[in-house]
Amino acid sequence: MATIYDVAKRAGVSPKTVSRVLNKDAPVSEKTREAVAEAMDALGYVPSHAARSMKSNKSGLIGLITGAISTADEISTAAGLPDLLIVQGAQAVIEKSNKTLLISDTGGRLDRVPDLVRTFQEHRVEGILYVADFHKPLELALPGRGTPKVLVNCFDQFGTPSVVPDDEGGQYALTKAVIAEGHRRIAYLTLAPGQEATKLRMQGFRRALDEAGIAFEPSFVQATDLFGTPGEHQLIWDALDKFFEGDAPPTAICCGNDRLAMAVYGILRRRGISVPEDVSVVGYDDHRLISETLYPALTTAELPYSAMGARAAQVLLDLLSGAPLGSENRIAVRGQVKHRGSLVAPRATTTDNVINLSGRNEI
Amino acid sequence: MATIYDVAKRAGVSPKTVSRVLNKDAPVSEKTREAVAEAMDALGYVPSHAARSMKSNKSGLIGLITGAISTADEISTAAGLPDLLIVQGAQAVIEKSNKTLLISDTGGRLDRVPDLVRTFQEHRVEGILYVADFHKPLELALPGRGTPKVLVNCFDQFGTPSVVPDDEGGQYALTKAVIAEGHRRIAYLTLAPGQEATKLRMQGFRRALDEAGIAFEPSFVQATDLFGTPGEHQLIWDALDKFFEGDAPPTAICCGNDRLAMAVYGILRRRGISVPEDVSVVGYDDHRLISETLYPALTTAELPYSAMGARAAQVLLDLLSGAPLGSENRIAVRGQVKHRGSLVAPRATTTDNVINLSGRNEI
DNA sequence: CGGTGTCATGACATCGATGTCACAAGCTTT
DNA sequence: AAAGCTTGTGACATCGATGTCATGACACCG
Repeated sequence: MATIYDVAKRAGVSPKTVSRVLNKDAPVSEKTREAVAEAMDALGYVPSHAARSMKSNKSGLIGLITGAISTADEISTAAGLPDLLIVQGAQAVIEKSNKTLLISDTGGRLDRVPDLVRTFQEHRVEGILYVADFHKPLELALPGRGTPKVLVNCFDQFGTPSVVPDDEGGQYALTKAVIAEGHRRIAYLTLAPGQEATKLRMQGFRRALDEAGIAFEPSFVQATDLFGTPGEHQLIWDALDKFFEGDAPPTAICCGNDRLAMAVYGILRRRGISVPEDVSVVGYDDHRLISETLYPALTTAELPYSAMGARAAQVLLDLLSGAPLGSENRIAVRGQVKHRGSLVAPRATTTDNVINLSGRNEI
Repeated sequence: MATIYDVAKRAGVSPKTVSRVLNKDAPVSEKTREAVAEAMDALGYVPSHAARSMKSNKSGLIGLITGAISTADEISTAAGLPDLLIVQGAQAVIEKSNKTLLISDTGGRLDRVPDLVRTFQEHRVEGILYVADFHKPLELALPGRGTPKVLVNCFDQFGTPSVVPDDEGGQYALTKAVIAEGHRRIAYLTLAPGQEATKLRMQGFRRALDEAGIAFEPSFVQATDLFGTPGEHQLIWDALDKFFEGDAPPTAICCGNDRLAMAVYGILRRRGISVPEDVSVVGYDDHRLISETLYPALTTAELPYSAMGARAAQVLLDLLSGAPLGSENRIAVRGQVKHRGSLVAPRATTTDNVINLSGRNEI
């Protein structure tokens, strides 16, 4: 690969002058500039980032650690694949700031993080973004002292700045939308109880019920999930059984995520219960591949991954440019409620109808 | 950040000796080694990749260009999001070879490719992988002469080595599986006719029919797709109408991809047609988020993205290590048929039953 | 017309690592 | 015991770019 010396020789000038043409940091006569440009062109010269960053001691690199790429085909986590959108959001912002994103993947193994950080340090990254696959506390202290870091979709106990989804607010707004359609008996198929999102969303769910003066009905809450194992649908059958065994079954079902809602669609129909005529279904995530493709299209709360990635990148860039860290070191990003065909007003709320509905359950 | 000189000073040796400890390329006495190790540790020393690669003229970097990240939430392309799996497959192989992957995203704009390649060249990447979002001819000549390249999920006219899915073979195998269940009237809901995959898969579809002695029925082929627009489901309704308007409707429907199959599930059920009792449905892609979550789970042909990524990375690494390019410069990777609940034997194939089925269509 | 400032340019050192060469000390070989 | 090896180490140049400083050629000022 041609160097600045080759270019200088061909243009009949000193290397320093070539550097000046490249960086426009000192006046160069028009004639010289052209000669240099011609030489660069002819030689296909591209400046070496390595040499530059060695001299300037600035790499222009931002490291991003994720498990998203390697786990993209797994169906084990709450949110599933779309945490890649975080990467996308970050990518867009980083790129606009003329830095380059170095993406590393943990391959699902947390113990590889130190290695990845070390590689980043070899490249002298200016900052690190750590992206978790779903909202959770981070189990390890990130190595790499001195390098600014921002956590995305997770948080730690050391006050590292972090950007997370506003799960409480999202579920609150979604539940409010369900209530606004006239529903009073609302079931909730939650994800694993231990998860951060599950806790927060339950709070949002209950806040919306409280505000509407609806009593919380414990039997209308069941925890389940899909684990990618054969027979997994059975768990959802069982959970739905619980909802529909009483006299007054729910007229709407909130699902812990869109995938769960997708499975619920199929199972409800198999039981002879129509969506949305007999029961409204809403999801969570706005995994558009699912929410927009399902028939009827799914009402859901957006998990604002892309916005979170962008926000985190911006926070990191601000840190790098020396801005002081705001007092709030955990930023919750709010997503929108996407109202689609799966949520409609409940049928006339007469007792007759209710009995009718629960009767169908026998299939 | 500490340098090799700082370490040398602290350990009371020369920088070169520190280098020897780092690279183990010459004997160093045990005592010295320990002193150096202690110094490196105390100073938190990490060697500078920039300085190293400047001297060695080897960057250890592989560039990968994709639109996958930025288009991950779009629902416009045939295969949709899973081309990220290509990135994953490549990542795994690259990493194992101790190189680092530099991932750049086009943001969906092909005209940004030259810029990305230039950035790669500044970093002196040793090779470039170009990943397309679905199987197609590549519309541009990649810049970056002299840098080895491998195309994934696409191909060009210049003989650039490329790795693509075996669409013909995949659809052939899938259709054969459908036939093996006893189906003879098989409809095919294809994607856009112009696409590479559509052409190849139709060939595979017809080959399977031919081998089984089943006459090709043109009215059983309809082209459609989901475009992420409101009302998009109507197109599928219309296509299905065509299939079910005759006396002898299909007992199985092949869909151009899993998303289409997902929509078809909902629409068939709305029309009172059960999957798989009344009609079997198969997809394409094995987009597991869909295929495993749908109820019943979807039979489909795997689009072996991860394997393609891995294969492409391997080809590139081979090229880099000087291996001659095999005579075959377009490698087709075959995916498996995933047999799941949505494909079962057709009902008794009496004429009665057939009429019965088509009758349901009036709903 | 000498002094001062601007323009355009080049020589040289430098960033952090490593390759080359040199060399001293301790060992083997014959 | 002299010659030859091996081991362990350091001085110095080098990779490609850029920062610092110096310099020659003009132009402008009073």
